[in-house]
Amino acid sequence: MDSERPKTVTLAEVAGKAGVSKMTVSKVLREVGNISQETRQRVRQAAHELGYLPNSLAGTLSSRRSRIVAVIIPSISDIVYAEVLSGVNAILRPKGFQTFIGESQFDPSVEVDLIRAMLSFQPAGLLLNGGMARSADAQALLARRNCPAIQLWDCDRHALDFSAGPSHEEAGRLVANHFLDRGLKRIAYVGAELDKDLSARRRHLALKSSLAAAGIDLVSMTCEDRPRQAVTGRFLTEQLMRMHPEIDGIHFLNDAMALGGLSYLHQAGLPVPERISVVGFNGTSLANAVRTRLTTIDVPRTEIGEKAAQALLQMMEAEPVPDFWQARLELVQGNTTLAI
Amino acid sequence: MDSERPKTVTLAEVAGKAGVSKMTVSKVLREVGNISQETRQRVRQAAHELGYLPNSLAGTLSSRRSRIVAVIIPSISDIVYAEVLSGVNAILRPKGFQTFIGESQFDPSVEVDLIRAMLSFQPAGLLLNGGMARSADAQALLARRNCPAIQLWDCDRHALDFSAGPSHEEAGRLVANHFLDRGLKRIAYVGAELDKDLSARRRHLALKSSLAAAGIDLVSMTCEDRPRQAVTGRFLTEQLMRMHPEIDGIHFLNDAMALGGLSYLHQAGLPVPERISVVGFNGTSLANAVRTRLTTIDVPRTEIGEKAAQALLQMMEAEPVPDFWQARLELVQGNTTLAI
DNA sequence: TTATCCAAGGTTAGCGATAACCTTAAAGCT
DNA sequence: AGCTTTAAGGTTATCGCTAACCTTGGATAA
Repeated sequence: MDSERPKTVTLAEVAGKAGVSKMTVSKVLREVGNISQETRQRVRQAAHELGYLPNSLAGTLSSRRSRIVAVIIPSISDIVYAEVLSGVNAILRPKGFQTFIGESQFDPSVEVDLIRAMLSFQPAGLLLNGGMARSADAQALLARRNCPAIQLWDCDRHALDFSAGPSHEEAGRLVANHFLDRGLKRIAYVGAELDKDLSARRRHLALKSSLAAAGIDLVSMTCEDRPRQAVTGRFLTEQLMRMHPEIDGIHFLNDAMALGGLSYLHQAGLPVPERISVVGFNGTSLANAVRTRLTTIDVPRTEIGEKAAQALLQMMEAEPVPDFWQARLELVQGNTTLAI
Repeated sequence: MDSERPKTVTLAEVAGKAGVSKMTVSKVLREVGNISQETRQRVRQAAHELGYLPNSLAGTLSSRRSRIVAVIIPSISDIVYAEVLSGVNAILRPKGFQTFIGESQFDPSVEVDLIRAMLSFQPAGLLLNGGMARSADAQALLARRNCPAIQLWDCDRHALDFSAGPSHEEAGRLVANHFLDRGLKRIAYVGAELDKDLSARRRHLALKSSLAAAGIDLVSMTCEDRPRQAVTGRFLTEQLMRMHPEIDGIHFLNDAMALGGLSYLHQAGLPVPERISVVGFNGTSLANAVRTRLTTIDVPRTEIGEKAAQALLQMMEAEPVPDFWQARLELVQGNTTLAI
């Protein structure tokens, strides 16, 4: 590699060129203090000519104020979390904050490492996904943080300074009511990797107990070692319908699994929703679907990120914020045109 | 907001508690230098009891060596770039590097801002997406960097220290050969937002010129103001087939658009591949498809990220690396079962 | 006239760590 | 015994920047 890297230009060099002190340059570039127009001009000119680039590490170290916001999500390539992240970025970037992203892969031990690494960069705020078990080490680290921390994606429990997300318990109840309103009585749940995902588990439990209150026993078909994707949804639905052919309503962990399930039901000649009712979760299928429209619970993913980011900005200004923001959920009725 | 944040614990405090100097603590925690077993033990104990958390900013500033790698991709919520990023993370995280992610949204001016912001954190390396026009400001900034820089996703041009990605020109030729092998002569290209995406443009041009060499004039149906999604693919395919009903082969910008196109062709009663041949790009549809299998060019997205990260590690060790790594592309034949 | 104020900019002392070098006492060598 | 070596740890001087305070000369007020 070209070992001939350019020397880094510091404030002192700009100061030398402009004939002023380092401090003056610092003030001009940050637009604080009283500096005359001519001097500002001269300093800016010098900085530009030298190609000066500030060193944010030094700045943060010195001022003890950073513009880094650390975000830890379970997976970057899961569109759901990626969209929450987009919402966060959309609010923070225009305010000059940089987001620092970590991917925990739903692994609590990776999450601890990430929290430690993130905190060591002195972030101005920390955004964590709510849907995971937090290890004792993680709790201890969080207790020692000196920045606000926000929980994303789950507002059923408030362990941190603020939570933004749906109530997964409400989601479970919404689905239960949907089935009950349609007079269904043989209801099943299909999901995967529930051991990793507390939020999904909460939906499952809420569905189960809401149905139990109506005297209905939920059938659950789940597995822990397959991905939460369409193929798994298809596979589990096939198993489910073999073992329980009487089922007339299925709630899936997410939309991808629901589409897989739909595919099997279609092939098996079980019309949706006439013979069997299907409900997904997330609303991801809505934007991409061309003709198939799945019944699903639409979650405002981008808005969750935005609300979390806004709350963070307020907390950094020491403005009061409520404990949480609860995303409103919407059960969107689908159609059943089954082609792409 | 609990305003009662814990005071941060520094090396000096750990040193005080352990009865040694700051330097000794620093050496123990970094596992360098000659420190006796008993002292190490005492220092570790003190650090643990105080809940010491190193300040990476100070460490980096002082040592002039950072463990931050900056990555700028066009979009976080586009699965293609997200998977490249996952590959990068998979290699770098175990080596103790943190990735710093920026989303340029295909906007060159956002990209410049991001490069500036990233460089101000003194990263150990910079990964940039290759498929965008680089502004003059960005070039100037890059010229002043003092870390290795790698281009992702495109290895047709090598502006930086290393490139990892497919040759988009080869991709275009592959598609052309596929059509020619099948004896097709009325060929079209469907895409969107080509003004933003140099890589897609390269594929388009390569397809066009390969066909021209065979005496075939490519019909292009593109627009700049709609998203590169299924709906747009469907819409443009409908337009295309109205204006050019003779078309018998279509290459789409990506798989999502191709699925949209497939949906229209199916509805219009044009069987694929008998009446008309369709080819997508990326291979994203392969993993998620349950029954529809689109013919597409599969790109090893995760591997691209891994290769880029490995090259970066090598460059940081001052080991020699080649100029680029070219991802092998595979044209995967689909089937046409059209349901989900 | 003299005290006061303010615009414009400079000085000093860190922020929390590490590189590079220095010290010391005990052990080893001839 | 006298010299070298080494293990174990300490000192000093930054890294690049900013907070907090200080200086100065002219304008303004009393």
